[in-house]
Amino acid sequence: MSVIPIRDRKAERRAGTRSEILAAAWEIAREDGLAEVSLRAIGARVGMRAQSLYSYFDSKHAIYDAMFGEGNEELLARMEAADAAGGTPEQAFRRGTHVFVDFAVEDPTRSQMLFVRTLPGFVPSAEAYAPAVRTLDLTTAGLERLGVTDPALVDIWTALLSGLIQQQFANDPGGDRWTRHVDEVIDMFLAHAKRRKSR
Amino acid sequence: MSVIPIRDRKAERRAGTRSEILAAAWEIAREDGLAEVSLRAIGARVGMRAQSLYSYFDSKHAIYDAMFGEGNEELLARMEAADAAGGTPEQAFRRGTHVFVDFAVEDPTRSQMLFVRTLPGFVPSAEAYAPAVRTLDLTTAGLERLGVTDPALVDIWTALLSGLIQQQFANDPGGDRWTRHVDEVIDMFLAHAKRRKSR
DNA sequence: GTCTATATGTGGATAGAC
DNA sequence: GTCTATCCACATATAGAC
Repeated sequence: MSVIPIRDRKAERRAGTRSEILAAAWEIAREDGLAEVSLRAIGARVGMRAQSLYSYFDSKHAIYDAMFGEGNEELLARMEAADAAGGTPEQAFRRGTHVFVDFAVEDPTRSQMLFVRTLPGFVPSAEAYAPAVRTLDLTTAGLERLGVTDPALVDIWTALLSGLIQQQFANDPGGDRWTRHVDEVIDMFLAHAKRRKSR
Repeated sequence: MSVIPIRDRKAERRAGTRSEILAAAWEIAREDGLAEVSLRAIGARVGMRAQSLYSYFDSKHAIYDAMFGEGNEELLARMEAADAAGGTPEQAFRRGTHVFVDFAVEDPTRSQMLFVRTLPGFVPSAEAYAPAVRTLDLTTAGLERLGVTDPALVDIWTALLSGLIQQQFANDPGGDRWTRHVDEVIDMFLAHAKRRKSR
């Protein structure tokens, strides 16, 4: 007859090692690029043989998937916090936009994983993707509160934002040549939406 | 004493084979993805062993570089043709924009190579990059004729365009959910530039 | 849970015969 | 110029001992 322990030390240890493995994977990705993340490299960093990682993850893609999910959850958490901070709809929208851009710019590797998705053969699972859907919902809800409901305008808005971020990464990594125009781009977009409505 | 031939048949043959190799590489890239382009795969397609390709290109990167150069030259040729077609500055600008967007959308693989640049370790040579610089010059010249000279606006414009194209590829490949808004985005941008100038 | 050993596959590149 | 043979490095993944 087994005694049920207050804490499941074994499970805790396991979860801890899983976190370590993911942290190592992020380190490698940031230092050497996403393509350089290999089981060997991860193993070397956590002090294990590559093969032993299979005790924690079913495959390399499972590691990618966990990274993808982690990143999206972090973004969602920040977007929800920004959303809950109050103010006028426009203030909230501007704040949310800045939170998003800051998140994207602060970790190019993470952005590449979440937004560009260049990993050959990797398709995120539905669970890992779920927070991304919620984040987009927050954005469309924010636009709706500003009276922007036309799907065409929502698409244009996502294009504006992703364009700024993409150009920033591609042509001025680490700088702010494009992202410093966020507020001007918001102005431009809102003026357009307003003008369009009054027609 | 050697006779100088009218035509250099040997050089012509060599150039022909080089073209064949590049064509095969493009085919593989379009069918299976840019990452699947390997010397073995190219060799199989042109009826050679992979090793024999070294008689035509110094390395795999040299093949990438030639592809990159080809793509940029094709784009530049189209942009120059659009530029030479006359009309008002605004007509020319709109036409050039459509030519660019069409070019980007018609071959996602080529766009990935030219604009996203996800190939690990590949850095284009200065020669291969030169036409890209000229293309950008054409764009800024077109904006200048419209009275748009502020570098900030030029950057915003490039972000708008790349954002539309990126979203198109990422979320509606093969469709036109984003690119159909090109003219509206041009309107929005030009209105913003005008309003900004009148301040 | 971690190891050694191994299977199996990919890739780029070089040497030398013909 | 093309071939065979070979090297080398790297990858994911499995089997089985401890």
